[in-house]
Amino acid sequence: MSTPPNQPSSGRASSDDAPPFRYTAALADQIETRWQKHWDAEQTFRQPNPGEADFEPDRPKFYCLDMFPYPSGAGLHVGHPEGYTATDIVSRYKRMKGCNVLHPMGWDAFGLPAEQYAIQTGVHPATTTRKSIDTFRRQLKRFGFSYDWSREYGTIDPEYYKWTQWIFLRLYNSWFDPQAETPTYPDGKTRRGCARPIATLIAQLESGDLRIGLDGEPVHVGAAAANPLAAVGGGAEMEGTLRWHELDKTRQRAVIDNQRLAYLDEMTVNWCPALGTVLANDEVIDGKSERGGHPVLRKPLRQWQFRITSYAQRLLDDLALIDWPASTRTQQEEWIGRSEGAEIDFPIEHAPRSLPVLRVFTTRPDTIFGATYMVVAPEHPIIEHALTRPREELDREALRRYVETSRNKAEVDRMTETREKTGVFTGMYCTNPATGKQIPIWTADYVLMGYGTGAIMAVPAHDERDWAFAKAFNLPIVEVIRDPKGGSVQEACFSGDGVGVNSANAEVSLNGLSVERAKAAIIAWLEKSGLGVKTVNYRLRDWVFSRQRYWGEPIPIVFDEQGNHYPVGESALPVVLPDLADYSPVESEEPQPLLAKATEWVHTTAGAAGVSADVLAPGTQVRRETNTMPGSAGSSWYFLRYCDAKNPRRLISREADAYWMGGVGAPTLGPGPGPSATRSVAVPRAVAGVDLYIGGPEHAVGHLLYSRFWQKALFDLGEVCTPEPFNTLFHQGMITSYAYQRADKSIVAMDAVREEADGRFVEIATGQALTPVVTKMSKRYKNVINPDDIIAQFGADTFRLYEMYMGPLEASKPWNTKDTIGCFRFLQRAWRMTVDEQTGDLRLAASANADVEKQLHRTIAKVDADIPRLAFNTAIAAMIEFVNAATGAGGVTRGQLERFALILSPFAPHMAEELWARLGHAESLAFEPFPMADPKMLVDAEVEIPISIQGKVRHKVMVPTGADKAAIEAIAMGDPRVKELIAGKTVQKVIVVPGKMVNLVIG
RNA sequence: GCCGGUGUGGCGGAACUGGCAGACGCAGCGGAUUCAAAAUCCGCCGGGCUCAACCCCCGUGCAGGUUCGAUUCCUGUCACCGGCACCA
Repeated sequence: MSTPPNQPSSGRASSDDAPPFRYTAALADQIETRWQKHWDAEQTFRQPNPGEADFEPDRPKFYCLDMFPYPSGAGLHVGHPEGYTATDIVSRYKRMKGCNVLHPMGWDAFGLPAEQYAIQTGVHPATTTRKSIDTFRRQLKRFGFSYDWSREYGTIDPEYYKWTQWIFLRLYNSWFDPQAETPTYPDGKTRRGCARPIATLIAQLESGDLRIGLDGEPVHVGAAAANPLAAVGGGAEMEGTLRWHELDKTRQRAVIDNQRLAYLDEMTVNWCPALGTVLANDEVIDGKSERGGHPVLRKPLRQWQFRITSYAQRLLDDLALIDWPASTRTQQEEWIGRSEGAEIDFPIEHAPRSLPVLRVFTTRPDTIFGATYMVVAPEHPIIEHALTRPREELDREALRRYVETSRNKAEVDRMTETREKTGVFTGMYCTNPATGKQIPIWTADYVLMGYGTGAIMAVPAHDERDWAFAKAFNLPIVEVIRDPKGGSVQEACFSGDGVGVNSANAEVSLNGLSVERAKAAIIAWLEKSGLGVKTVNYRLRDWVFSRQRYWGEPIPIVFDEQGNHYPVGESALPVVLPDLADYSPVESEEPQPLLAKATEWVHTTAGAAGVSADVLAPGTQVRRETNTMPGSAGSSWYFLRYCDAKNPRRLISREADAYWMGGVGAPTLGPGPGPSATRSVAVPRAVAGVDLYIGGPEHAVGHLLYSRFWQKALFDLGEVCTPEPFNTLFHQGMITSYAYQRADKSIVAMDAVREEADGRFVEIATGQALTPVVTKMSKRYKNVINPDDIIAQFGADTFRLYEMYMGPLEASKPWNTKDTIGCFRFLQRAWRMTVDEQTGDLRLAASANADVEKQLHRTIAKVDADIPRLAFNTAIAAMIEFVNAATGAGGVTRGQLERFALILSPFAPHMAEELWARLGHAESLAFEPFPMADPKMLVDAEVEIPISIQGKVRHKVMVPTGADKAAIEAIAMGDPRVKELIAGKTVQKVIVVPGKMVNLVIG
């Protein structure tokens, strides 16, 4: 049993000569810290798991999650508590509604800033990170958030990243079988295309169900006949394929490694030898590092990647199952970038044996008769061939130079340059299979190796980019789609819908067909002739997972002397990140991960590294993988670990997963039309997962896509029970701030600004007039608000109320400290209404005022309706109105204060607990039932409705509640003022909306 | 350029499915209380007309449209914010 906290000692809490029990910042601080200690000591918000003694199985579950923070040295900013307060309100509300609430917090703690700090100072990143975590934890506790701190962990804890590494190994040991069925989704159906253990791939290859295609990909024996391209260049049906036993060990290994969901492949990176680090594209400016201006080289690097592209279709389809903001869904759809079209082979003249055809992807196969040249990316393999087989008409030097520069600037600078088309002729030709004509092959950097096949058929008449290119290099433009408006393709390209012209050969004609019908016709012909197939292409690329950093999870892989890779055995996990003597980067022409400095750790034996003896003899000399995982590794599954944070045997127990992540039918956020279109409308609950996930919209693709991918892979492999991690997602808006500009646009710090009586802003030092502008909070604009300062000034309850009262949760809103006083005054008035400021005793009305009682019911109903739709600003406004009205009417009774304290508690929990305790309750109110509004108290006997004439309000009348149309019309038409207004006019029509309004249409 | 979002008093915002525009808060103005101030309490607070009130007129970025009726729906347009970057 808990005891109510001590009464404040008289006088100490008051400032100046204020009464001793006035709700001042000092008293707020005293109340708040006392309750925070109480909650900590009593473990009020510890949520037991199924199987624990005090678990209550009859309650429904609610998993309410924040995006966990990266603990930076700077501490919390005011943006963090916005989303955290919102989830805290919902969590507290759901507890009062009888739910078991999982509301956890932890730390996304691997990352670059700590590493860079270590490079500068030599302090171990763990030291700085642990210190930042302590600061964050202390700050978060000061807000009174009802987290279950017993589940706290950081992604840097070896007990946590052990499982991050374990997931890596699970994906490493799996492949994506396009033929396999998934486990059953919560909707009772399965999906085709599923991750399976790599052993199933080997088994199918050994049995002969799968053979190896020309490109090294496994081919289904049944599928090969249906895929004409599989046989291209090889003659008859299965002749291009090989049986498993026809391959030597090395080739077998290559085939397998090439199918793993985690695989090694070469990627071009921006390596800066001087900084000894790989740079992101936006850290490179004009081929120089943003930091220091050192030269940057583009180097191929073997990096681990995840085969997220295998999941493209399911990631797209399953968006329909989840309750997410439409804008986020759209962003993911566009990121995945599905497009339908065809792959078509253009035979190459004087082709090398290894490359008989130039394969292109196009979304407009219907324009093939207008393809007058080809363009390949500068990285395309055919370039090598073109360079080694010089032809007289080829300017080899120009080609070599062009390819060199394009490769080096790739992506980084392409976008900063003008869109002028550049390119070079390769000296090679191929045949347009539709026209039979010979057409030239060019290379240009507007074709990207990473999309489609890295080659296009150029149809200048009907594609903007091809048109501009053709104009620049004087290539022929042939119209094959007639513009209904009659424009000429020589003047401008036409990419709209029209009918086919000039599009026929001996076997097929597209003339006269619409674009849609022409596509179908040409694809049918291509497939019949073995020249092409209908395909779907995705923009999504695989997820590069290697970082050449120190402060990340080690990748649990070793290499033998031949460079083959082997997994560390699960029993040897975690592979603990070794300490380094110094963190300065390795200056080198060749990319060197920082971890390579831990030489003793790197060079070991298979046995010592924990590689299973079945895989590699224990005495074998091996070299550990020295790349580490990216920051997004730990955050891609952290929501699972909260469910069972200390489990040493599994990443999450089956029971905890089934309860917190499964549990279809558990209450999610209630229905209820939101005030804005971005607010999710309740959809039928199609998948389980987190019931409410709140975080910033900047994670719309990265984190939220990677998490979905891992969840699906783990689901396919039977490790977790649901295919989508987050059922309901919500993005809070950014909290901006005012910055003050001088006439010359320079910025004046916030505290050097004075507001004049007339509302103008001036610089205190000079009296110069300033213009306020709303911007992101940043040091640069000198407008950062520190939450600690606000709490010191008003207390955490006021801070929480103010951030929720500023406006809709999803909107970006400017912080205005002077507005916080309004929320502070509200709490002060509520306190003064019920607590004697001199004695601290409760001061309650003996009997209930009927109007106050009625308004209390309405306030309860409003708050009860607004919390589930996350409309906290209007809920708070209703509570303010209640306190104002009750104060004016002589206060509230004990029963009324109890209910008011309960509805206030999700928003301002400290004051609510304090009032509750003063009412004589020994237990926290956190698990009290949320008060119920009596529906009878929500309606009046009479309502006032407006009477408008021609749509303009002219008068108002009282009508009985529930009166029907005829009765209302009679009251309206009988009203003397209405008679006066319509005197001498004919009423043509009377529109009555019962309970709402009357409109008279007069002639 | 493309995609997404937002435009309502001096400021933050409210208005649920088309039905009284401006709830609530800040700032401001007036009054009560006070020796005075702070705090508190009460009242006013979009613009025009008016000594004032009533009445009336205008008003949700701008221009049109649909409707008995539009902040809400449609078309066009402007401004600001965020994201993407030649995706065949």
